[in-house]
Amino acid sequence: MPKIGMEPIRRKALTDAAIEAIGARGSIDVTMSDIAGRAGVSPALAHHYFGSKDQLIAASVRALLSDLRGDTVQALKAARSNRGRVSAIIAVSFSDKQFSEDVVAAWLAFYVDAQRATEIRRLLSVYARRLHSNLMSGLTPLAGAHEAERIAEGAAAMIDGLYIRKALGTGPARHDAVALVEDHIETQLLEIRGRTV
Amino acid sequence: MPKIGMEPIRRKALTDAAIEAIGARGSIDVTMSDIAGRAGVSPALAHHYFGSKDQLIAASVRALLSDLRGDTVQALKAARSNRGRVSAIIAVSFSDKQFSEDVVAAWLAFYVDAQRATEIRRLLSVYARRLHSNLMSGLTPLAGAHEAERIAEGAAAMIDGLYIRKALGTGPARHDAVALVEDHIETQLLEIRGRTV
DNA sequence: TTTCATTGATTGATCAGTCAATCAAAACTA
DNA sequence: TAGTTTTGATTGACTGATCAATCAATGAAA
Repeated sequence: MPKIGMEPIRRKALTDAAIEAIGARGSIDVTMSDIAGRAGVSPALAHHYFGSKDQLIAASVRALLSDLRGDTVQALKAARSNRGRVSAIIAVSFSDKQFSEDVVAAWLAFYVDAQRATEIRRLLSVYARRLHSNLMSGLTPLAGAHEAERIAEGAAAMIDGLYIRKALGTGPARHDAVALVEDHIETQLLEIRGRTV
Repeated sequence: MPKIGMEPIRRKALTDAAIEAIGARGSIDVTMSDIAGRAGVSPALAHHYFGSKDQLIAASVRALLSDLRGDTVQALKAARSNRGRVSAIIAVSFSDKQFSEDVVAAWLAFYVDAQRATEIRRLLSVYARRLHSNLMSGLTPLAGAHEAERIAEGAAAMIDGLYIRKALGTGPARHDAVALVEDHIETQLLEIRGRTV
């Protein structure tokens, strides 16, 4: 077994296991032992590679963000218009992968952990800024910078709120969640066009 | 000191202290010792009155809910129209008391704890249903049951999302938060009226 | 003297983190 | 090639700290 080059494999297995464990329990209150067990290694090895539980968790948040970023880049590439770009971002946020029970629960747990761990807070505010800027790039040409700001802010809040509700088990199904955000944006754009015509 | 009738006083002091402690740390990961200390009593007394940490936390959630309900009832009493009732609910959600740093952080912490503790989950879904029904009672006469449902769902999600963002430190100020939700509702109502005329 | 309020001291369990030891592949040497 | 050394991977066993929960004891009003 002790072959060379295990490090990247174990690191990935451990961050995956951490997201899985945190998602399943719905809080960062999981033991290193639980995480390591899911990854098929001993707790000592998790410490060996990550140094501390905090660092393992930070790495897991980075993995989640990186995955979301990848999906978003992919979706934006396929979009053919400004309006399409906005819809693409929404679609990714509520895709089967990103809007799954476990991933949503993990996000919520990380939000709470951000109150305590500055590195997590920093990472999550990167996500918030990126979501905002992605929405703005599609909305600004359609509504002007000022109105776009307002619409993006409302849409982003609505997306976060739908995530919370998903985690709690209340809240609409995936399909209806997309419809709510799309409808918010569409109605806002309609109103602006109506006002200027 | 050992006078009779201390129980209700201590219970309130302890639930208040729990909300304060949880709000300050931003998670239910606070010790009984910390809570009891803030309430000016020993940890043993907290156990004496509540039996367990879980029960103290559940009582604290009930206190928070009860406070919010009181404010809402009060605000609804003063409202003079359906539209006014909707605005009253929003105003309460973002009042200085309910939208304070600590209270918002406590809410978020309780949401996460709901994943683990069924009683907390039950209490929070009571809140979600009450918010929904309050919004519906104002919106249904204005937009019909079907459209009101959609608007209320979007508004509720947006409110929750703005709470998360408040907790994370990103997100708009209190005044802008109100404006976003009001604008969402107003624009939706406008669009419906425009459609039917 | 009964009853309620209160706490110090203690227990038992849980966990993050450490460390020395083991093992086997890989690299080196003659 | 065969033997030797180095190096990375891995873990069992342990430690120290933290904390919820318990309980017997104290004290003072009723």
